[in-house]
Amino acid sequence: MTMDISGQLSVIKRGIVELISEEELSNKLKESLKTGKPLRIKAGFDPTAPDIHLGHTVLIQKLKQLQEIGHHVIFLIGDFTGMIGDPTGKSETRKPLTREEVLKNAETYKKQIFKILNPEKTQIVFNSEWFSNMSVIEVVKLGSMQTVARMLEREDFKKRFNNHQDITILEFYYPLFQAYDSVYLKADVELGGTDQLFNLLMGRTLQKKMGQEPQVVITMPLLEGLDGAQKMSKSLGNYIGITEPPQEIFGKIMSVSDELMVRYYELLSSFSNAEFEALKSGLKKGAVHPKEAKINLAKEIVARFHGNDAAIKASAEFDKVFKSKGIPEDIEEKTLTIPTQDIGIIDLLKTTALALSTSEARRLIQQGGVSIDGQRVSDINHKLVANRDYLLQVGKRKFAKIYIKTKCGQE
RNA sequence: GGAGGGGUACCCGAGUGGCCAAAGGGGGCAGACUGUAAAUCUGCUGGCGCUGCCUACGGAGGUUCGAAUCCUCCCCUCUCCA
Repeated sequence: MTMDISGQLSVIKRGIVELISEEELSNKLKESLKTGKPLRIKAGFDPTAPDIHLGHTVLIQKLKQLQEIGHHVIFLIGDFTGMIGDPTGKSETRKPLTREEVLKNAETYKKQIFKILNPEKTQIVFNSEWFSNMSVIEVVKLGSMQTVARMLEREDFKKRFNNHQDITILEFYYPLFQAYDSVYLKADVELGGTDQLFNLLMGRTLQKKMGQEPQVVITMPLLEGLDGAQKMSKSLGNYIGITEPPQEIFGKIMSVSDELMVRYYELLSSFSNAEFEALKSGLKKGAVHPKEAKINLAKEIVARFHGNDAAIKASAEFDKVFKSKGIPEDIEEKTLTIPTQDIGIIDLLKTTALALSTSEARRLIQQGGVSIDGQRVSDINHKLVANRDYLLQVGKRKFAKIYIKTKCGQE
């Protein structure tokens, strides 16, 4: 750890939303420099979603930067808090995860985050370690640490309260549990998304009440999901997982609106501030083609998780399928055995899962979304004879090569 | 404990006896166009043996020729009072 304080501060501050407070951070850095003890950087993650997506990587990338300047990263997996229920919105009780599931998810996490973080310098902890042995009295005492009025200051709670939506006591406990994590871990800094601000601040409050120096709070911008409106999350289905196949990541980035692309550049690309500004003004002036910019972004991100070759290949495939309306290289191939000499197109779509129901298959055909060997099918009673293969396309993106075999006597 | 409001399809939300498989919006899907799985426009969006049938409006019963709509009980939730 040789970087001076102002150098560290500028690394830390880049791209963040809020820092509470810079003065405290600078003092902590000073102290750390003096004693040679790295700062303890905490960030918490939900154990039920081990599929890390690009939204998470905004935060993880910041952790990496902190790690690179010599600090100690504590990657907290909220297995206990995640086990007892879901704090966001509808009171849908979560199935408790078994020990095995938690460990399995943790492994998945490790595999994924270590594409970014340095495993040598990362400590992974589970909060069940301290919560599962907590006594009722301690839990109740935790509840005495904060008032309902303070709790209702949280935007989400306030809104739901005013809209006459339910809020359970359990949800009130969440911020307290999370705050206690910081106490237990003696966190110097906690990172979270902007939506976590309240919980992060609760950590400070609780630390103070329990006689610790309060943690510094850093919030990172929330990455909007593919819809461009809501934050990227698995439950909303608007995410890009970092373990998804290259073609999928590439395609999803290409499907993002031009407007959202700029945002993705801001939060995900390795562009420096200057490069980013140049891109923005280039787009505005028409000097940069949005499609080209999007391709470059998609390539960069695919390369980050799958390597350069995969990125180049994904890009070529994309052009082939969507620009020249060709067919992709790796099409799923299936053999279908049927008892008769031929099969109706609807049945075929259903058995190959290209359509989920008869009605959907009908609709697709009626809307002109189905083609066989490049020929659009318009008859819902169209039959395909056995003992040859067919190239099926449904919509723009779904392809399958099907060999139909008959079990029936004469060949 | 008392009084009142509310629970409608993936989501939001209209509908208060037949014209309701249920307005409208969002999302999703398909088509056209294009610079892409951008934007825009159009259509579709419960299931099935598909000009018809079955299932569906918190749950269970009931009234009626006919119920998302009326009645009874129950469950959930919000507000006000205590």
